[in-house]
Amino acid sequence: MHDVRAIRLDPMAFDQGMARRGLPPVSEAILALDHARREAQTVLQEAQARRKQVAALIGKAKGAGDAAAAESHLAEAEALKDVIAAQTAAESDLAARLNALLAGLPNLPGATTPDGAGEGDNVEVRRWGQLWDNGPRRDHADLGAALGLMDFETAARLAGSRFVVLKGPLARLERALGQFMLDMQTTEHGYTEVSPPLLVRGQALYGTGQLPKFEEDLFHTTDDRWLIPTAEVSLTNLVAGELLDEGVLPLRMTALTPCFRAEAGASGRDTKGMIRQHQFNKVEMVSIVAPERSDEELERMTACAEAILKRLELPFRTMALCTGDLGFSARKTYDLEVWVASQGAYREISSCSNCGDFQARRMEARCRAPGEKGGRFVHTLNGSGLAVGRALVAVMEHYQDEDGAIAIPQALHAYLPGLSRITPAA
RNA sequence: GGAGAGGUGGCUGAGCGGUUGAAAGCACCGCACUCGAAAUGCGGCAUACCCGUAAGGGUAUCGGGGGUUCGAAUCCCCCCCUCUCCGCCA
Repeated sequence: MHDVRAIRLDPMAFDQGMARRGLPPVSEAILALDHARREAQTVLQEAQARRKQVAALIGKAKGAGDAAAAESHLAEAEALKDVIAAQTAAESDLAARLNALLAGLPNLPGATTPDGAGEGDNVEVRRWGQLWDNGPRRDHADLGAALGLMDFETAARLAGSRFVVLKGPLARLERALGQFMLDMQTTEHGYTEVSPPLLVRGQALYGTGQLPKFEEDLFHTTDDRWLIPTAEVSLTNLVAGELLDEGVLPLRMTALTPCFRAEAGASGRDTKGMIRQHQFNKVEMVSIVAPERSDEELERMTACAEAILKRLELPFRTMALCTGDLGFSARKTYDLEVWVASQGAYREISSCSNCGDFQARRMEARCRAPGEKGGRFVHTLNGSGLAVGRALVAVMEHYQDEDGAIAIPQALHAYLPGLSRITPAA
């Protein structure tokens, strides 16, 4: 959510920010609504002030037992009633329209976010790891099917397309990956483990920015709840409506949860394999920080995600998303892209974003230093650390051998006692 | 799911149709006392928005939304949440 006063103060800067995202200027429409709303509010408030005075006079007169005096004010009070009703309706209509307009606008890109039109303009920040170059690599779906441990057909019978059934050691490997990531974030990176709700109210999704604009990407339940598309929603909304003592910041939280995405509009993309599913597991990191700390926190968080890939010895590159590829709530984002051998391409496995005060405004999440008056909106960050399903894909493809067996990364040995390779016989 | 009790400022907690944005306590800030601290005393201390260059003025907010009334924290309706008991259940 944007601060109207900031837009009022510098509409050009706002339009320029939107333009960097490839969006048309809107400040004029916003300010017109804002102006009309304030005018309506002023008129309303004057009427309310008068009503208050008159009501007090009536109360005073009645208290004094002067029925005639009370009666003399009633006519004006009656008249004010209609004025106030009409003016309230006008004001709230304008406020609702202004709010709807603002709620649908994405965050302004940060100063250090590179400009660009789309994915192709993202900027590589760094690259890590050696790409193997010893012949063609089979993709994880073929490997999994050959092992008899990854079954898309049965999953489709149960649930439809974009679901998978993992079995035996492969299911165990997936579980180990999640555990490993979660343990690293909690024991090495200082994140507090949280086990949050997977179903949330619309309010929570509004807070993080998925609603109202991206309803079609979400699963909605019959009792008007929503399946979380990421634990970012649950974790970030933990501080919704809170006034936090600045001493408790930064709050760093992590969770391993299933994520549910309708993937509307993605038909035809990544239809094979586990890259794009309706349900997948992910370890999420969320940081709640004081406003002046969010830039450094983004670097830190990104490093926490990178550390997982390094430990798994999976080659990756870190991309700074350009303005055209930036998510709705983010002002700056780093994507981690892991090497997917079968595709000969880097694919997103983590996305770490600084949302500034954008989500905090929607959630009403503030902080304040002891003795300070009022409060400031906190800054919120979220990042995957990492997407477990895609990590499984990367491990399978990276650690396969010519016989179709999968070696277990060193980092996971402690989590998989007795399992050093997944072989077709297994 | 059924029955009941509640949701008031950063926290605890009074108020239960009129001058109550809201008693009191705690916390916090300032001042006094003190070598200093504690204790004590005095004072201050909600948020959002609107008008105003400012000083200042105004409006709204007592879980959320409607309603009754000249006037609602107080009355009515709907919703959300918490607690107690019963039922059901991994």
